[in-house]
Amino acid sequence: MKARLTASRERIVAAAIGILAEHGYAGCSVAAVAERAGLATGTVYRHFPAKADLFAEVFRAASQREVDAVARAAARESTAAERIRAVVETFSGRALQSPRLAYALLVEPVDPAVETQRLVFRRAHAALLAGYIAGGVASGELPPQDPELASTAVVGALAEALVGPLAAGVAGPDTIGGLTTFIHRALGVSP
Amino acid sequence: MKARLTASRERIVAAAIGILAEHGYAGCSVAAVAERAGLATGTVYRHFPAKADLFAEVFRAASQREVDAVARAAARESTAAERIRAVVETFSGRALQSPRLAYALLVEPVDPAVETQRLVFRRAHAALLAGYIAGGVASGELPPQDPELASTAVVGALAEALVGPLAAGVAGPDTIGGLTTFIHRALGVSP
DNA sequence: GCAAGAATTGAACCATCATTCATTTCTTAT
DNA sequence: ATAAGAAATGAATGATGGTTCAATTCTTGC
Repeated sequence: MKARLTASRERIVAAAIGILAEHGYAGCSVAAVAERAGLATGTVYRHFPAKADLFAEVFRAASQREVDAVARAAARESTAAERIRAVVETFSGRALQSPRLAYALLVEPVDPAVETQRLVFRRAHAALLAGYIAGGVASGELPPQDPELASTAVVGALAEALVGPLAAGVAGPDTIGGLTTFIHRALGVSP
Repeated sequence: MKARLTASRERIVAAAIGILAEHGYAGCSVAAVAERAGLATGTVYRHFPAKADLFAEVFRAASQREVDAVARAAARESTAAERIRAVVETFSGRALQSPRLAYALLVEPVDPAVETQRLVFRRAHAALLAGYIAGGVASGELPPQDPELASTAVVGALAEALVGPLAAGVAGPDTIGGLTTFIHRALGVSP
């Protein structure tokens, strides 16, 4: 049955995301993914030509979910400053909620083929932000600046501040507030 | 001879840094390192108990060199704003000079044991910056803020803006100037 | 019911490297 | 000069984990 096939494929992707969120990429052997999906190892290869292709899709799917959540939150706001705040808070809140997944999506070592997808993830967030920044610059709400560079730097700052601590220290109580101030200032939001 | 031994050890580390700067961590098989050092594979294990130990030292050495360069540049300045500018410019200039090495030190996938050293590298930079920021806050040159959080975010912003482009776009002509402005504003340096 | 064909299984295969170690080569003290 | 010991060699070993495939189980149309 056609539906059965699609269901299997989706179970595989879901299983991979689950393991990613619990044990990180390191725990994602094909055997582990298959077992969690309730399938045999070989079956994975009926749906994906190689592990890299599976994880390209896994990263794509998980990333899309994150970017969508951020975009949805930002869409509710009307000024550039508010949209940027929404981006920072949503991104940070979700990262702190699922730190293992955030770590996997943002910085955990993966093989080079998958690395490409990660780039896409970071760039998708940056592109979203770049749009808001460009809008703010155009309306005069923000000072002139290169929205590409600024948005890239913001994504880097968020990733480092939120995920770096996973291995080293810990996120403090006002991490999100501090980051919001930092980024508002960096982009020239007037106080 | 004692000197001969030390020389070998240093040649191994130097060879590893060389390959790191040319082909990244992926090219750093023990065999490749040994060949470049003009030694047999097995000899590496007379100097280091395991590959992870070798690369812990490699990362430590390469990182120290970077942090020292940044610290030296900052030490020449006297205000917090100038020191921060020196940090950003030195860090960025060096990263753009040796992009492959910067990528390896900052973000390239490495095995978990080595990952720890990378953390140390990023934290060493952050700690340096945190000191300057704290000084600026104490003297009233900068507004009150958490120097730890701010310095971590700055390192993340720099890394992302400088090394992300390695795989995606390219650093533009005024990347360093733009980053300096971004970070000065973020930390509240008065214009 | 029952073939024909698709889907699934999971044990075997293979490639990649880190690691080891029996052998050889070099140092040095007598 | 030479023997004892240290250092270096590099082919063999072993572990990991992605990938394959012959055998088996399930679906479906007649």
